[in-house]
Amino acid sequence: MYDELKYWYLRDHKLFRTLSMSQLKQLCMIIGFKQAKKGEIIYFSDSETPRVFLLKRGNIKIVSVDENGEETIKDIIQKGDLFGELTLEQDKTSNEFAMALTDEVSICSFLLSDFENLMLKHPDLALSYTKFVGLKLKRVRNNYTNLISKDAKTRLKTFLYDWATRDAKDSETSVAIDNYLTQNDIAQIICTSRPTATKLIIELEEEGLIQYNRKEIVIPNINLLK
Amino acid sequence: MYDELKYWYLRDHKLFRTLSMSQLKQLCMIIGFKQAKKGEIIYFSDSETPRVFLLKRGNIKIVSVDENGEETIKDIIQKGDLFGELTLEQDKTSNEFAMALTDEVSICSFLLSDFENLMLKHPDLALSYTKFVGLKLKRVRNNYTNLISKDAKTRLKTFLYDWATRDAKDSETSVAIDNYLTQNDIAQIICTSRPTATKLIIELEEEGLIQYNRKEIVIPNINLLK
DNA sequence: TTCGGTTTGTAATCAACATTACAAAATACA
DNA sequence: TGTATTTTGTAATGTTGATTACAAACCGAA
Repeated sequence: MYDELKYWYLRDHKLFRTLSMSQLKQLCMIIGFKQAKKGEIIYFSDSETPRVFLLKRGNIKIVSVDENGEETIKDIIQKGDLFGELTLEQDKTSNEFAMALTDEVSICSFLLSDFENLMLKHPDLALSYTKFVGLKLKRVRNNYTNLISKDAKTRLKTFLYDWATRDAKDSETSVAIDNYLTQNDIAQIICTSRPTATKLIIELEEEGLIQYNRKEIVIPNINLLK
Repeated sequence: MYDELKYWYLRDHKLFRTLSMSQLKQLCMIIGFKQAKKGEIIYFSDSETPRVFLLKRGNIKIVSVDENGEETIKDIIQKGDLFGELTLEQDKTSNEFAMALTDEVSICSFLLSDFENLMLKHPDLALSYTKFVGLKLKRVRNNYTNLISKDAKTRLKTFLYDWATRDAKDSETSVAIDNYLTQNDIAQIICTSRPTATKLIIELEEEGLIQYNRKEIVIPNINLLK
């Protein structure tokens, strides 16, 4: 793979905007690259070499497996998002993996240690990265608050709203989302059971807030969801 | 307040260990300082000058207020912990404040902008700080997972276990925690109602796992809580 | 030491949602 | 094209814990 292409993937990521061309080339040397298809498992948290990944194309889910083998979705990663050992410390206790939700998933990665060294050389990158992790923190806290104080239906609406505003091309009130999730996925994300999720989705359809099918979700007026 | 004393407060914080004496003195110039008593409100998130705080003594709680005026405890801050605008971005939407839980609370603070500049000059500080925020992220994620998959009693036990191991002086199996929380506080932390929290505390007492009163909580064998 | 506010103990009722189970529909695939 | 597998729809039952309400205990301050 040409260096040219490699650093192109980073070039248009906001996190790396502060780096100059030459600095970017330096990062390119430590980059890895990988392609995957729907259903494929991309990474395990217990890998020997801790990495940070950047999703360039497609969508993936981060699934965590507990002692009893129960799986919960921890995160949905969209194009342009980072995942992996974001906290810069390998966590031996957590057991999670990433799975491609769409075909044509492409990711690149760098070793944790290399990334750390780069940040030591470029404090502004470190600062940007901290803000990025801070944003993640804010999001998780937000989910946490929702889980405490909102019922399942509100959580579903909030989730759909967030999904629509994040995934959609433009910022119109009417949005069609490319639906790469099953109702089971959605149930896990909003922390409810699958039958409840199904019931609620049908309710939202009856209320005219969404048109749902396996391929796409049409939201006539995004503002009605919030 | 003497500079001497001021940087002493930072000197023994792990985050600032990487800084040299002269660098510490530099940070001292931007430090603020404040004392408070139990029940006092220390900071609001909507302050004009965003700050990062360091709790040197005592305990405080971070309370978030939602649209309906409902209060939820977001965090319990212990001695040596940082709080405030940890994400390095001021969040206008969140409405939260910090309240002293014990007498003799003392905190110091620095302006967000000054802290950022310092990190730009000292990349190793920036890296340490990033890891610190990462740790916060890990904790919140952990709470989230508990809330999803464990029942209220398990959450109470886990909370007591964490509290004991974090607050206790030594690492013995038998621990007496200085109880600066009401049952209402505890209820909010483990995300349940106050009556339920009371019921569960009594249950744990009957099971001999804890001895509870308003002053202290005695845990004969900490390992039985997990 | 007495009074008022706060914290804790307890019980009755109720709601949201989990669980389980199974059928129908859609999709993958051989 | 037919069959297996996954996903979705639906209903019956059960359970955790919220809510409400009130009394008892405790604590701080006058």
